[in-house]
Amino acid sequence: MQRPKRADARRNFDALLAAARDAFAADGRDTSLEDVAKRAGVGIGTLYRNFPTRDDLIEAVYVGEVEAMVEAAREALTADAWPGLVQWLHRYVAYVGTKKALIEGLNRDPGSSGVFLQCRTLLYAAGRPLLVRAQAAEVVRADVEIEEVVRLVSGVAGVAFPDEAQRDKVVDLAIDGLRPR
Amino acid sequence: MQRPKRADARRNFDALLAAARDAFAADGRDTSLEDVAKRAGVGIGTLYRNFPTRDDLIEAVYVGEVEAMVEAAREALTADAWPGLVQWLHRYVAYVGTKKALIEGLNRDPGSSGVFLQCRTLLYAAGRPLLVRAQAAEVVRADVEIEEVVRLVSGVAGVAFPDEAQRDKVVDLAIDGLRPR
DNA sequence: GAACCTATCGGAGGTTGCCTCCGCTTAGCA
DNA sequence: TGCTAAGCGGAGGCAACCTCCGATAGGTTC
Repeated sequence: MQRPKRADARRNFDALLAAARDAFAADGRDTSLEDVAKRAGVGIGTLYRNFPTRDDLIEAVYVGEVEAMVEAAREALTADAWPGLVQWLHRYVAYVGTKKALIEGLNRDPGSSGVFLQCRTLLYAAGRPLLVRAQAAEVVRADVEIEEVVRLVSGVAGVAFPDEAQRDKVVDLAIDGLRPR
Repeated sequence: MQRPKRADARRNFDALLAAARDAFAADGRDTSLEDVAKRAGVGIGTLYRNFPTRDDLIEAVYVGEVEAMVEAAREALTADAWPGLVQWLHRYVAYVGTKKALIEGLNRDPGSSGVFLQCRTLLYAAGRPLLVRAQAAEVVRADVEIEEVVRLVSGVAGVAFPDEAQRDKVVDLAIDGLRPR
């Protein structure tokens, strides 16, 4: 994209993003896209021009939120190695667990699909220093990769729990498997 | 249902179940029901008469499969406590990981929904003896419930992995968290 | 500030899937 | 062989998906 977007184009893009954020939060991933366009006050054609697939829209909505996780990882680096990692993983599950559309997207496809690739890449890059540091401190087994750790907790994040306490307990169980023997 | 079904009714019911089994395995829970009916060689009306909702059909398809897990649990009781539990959980993940529609159904709703309740109940009942035995042998921490264990591995089962080896490794990580410290 | 050009809009419309309803078919029985 | 109701199955109304292209209007140039 060389020249800047036209004013109306940018306006519509932003309106669509905002409308989609509301809609996904309210109805989950299966929201009607026609409805999103209507909420945004644009035609359905405009929606599809900006976001050719449903996943493109979901990704656009949540990329910003993933960046919050990246920021959280930076913060967690100020804590000690083990608590820092644990804190970040818990925060990840809590945060992403409320964004059904996002977690469903992340858990889908083996990864080569490209659509959620950016989200995954950002997450891995953010979490890796936390993991490496914990491994250097020998509080996490040396033979795990960040991809595996994120998949582990992503799985748990994708499950519906009766309440938060139960979810946290299961996350703790999962994380416990990371410690060295 | 007092009197037995008519012969054509039973035939169609079975054909629908078989067709649905294939379709769900191939496309997950979003398969077209019209397509299922076509594969089964019956009208769409017949499908809806037998299975008023999509979840009714999914449940009917998989209740039999869940029973296979119950049987597997009985077998696993003949092995030693820890390997028996590990073996069953791995088998669960491998088995259920190929039934996308089932795992999506099990991971959805907090459980009160009633549709997949029977599946969950059967699974918990089957796995509990394995867990209790392992706890008695002090190879699994005493403070976990079977519901938590199944949720933990169900989560992992719901994630898409590039290959089986990676999935198994993550399952092992998860299971490792169950051991006492 | 008018006129032009093209990026962008937006909805009509073809397609597909959902689910219901009801006239037709046929299994089971005497 | 004929009766009857259990069961069939697809037509049809509706909703969402996605594409396509004539209409519109932002930005630029003089």
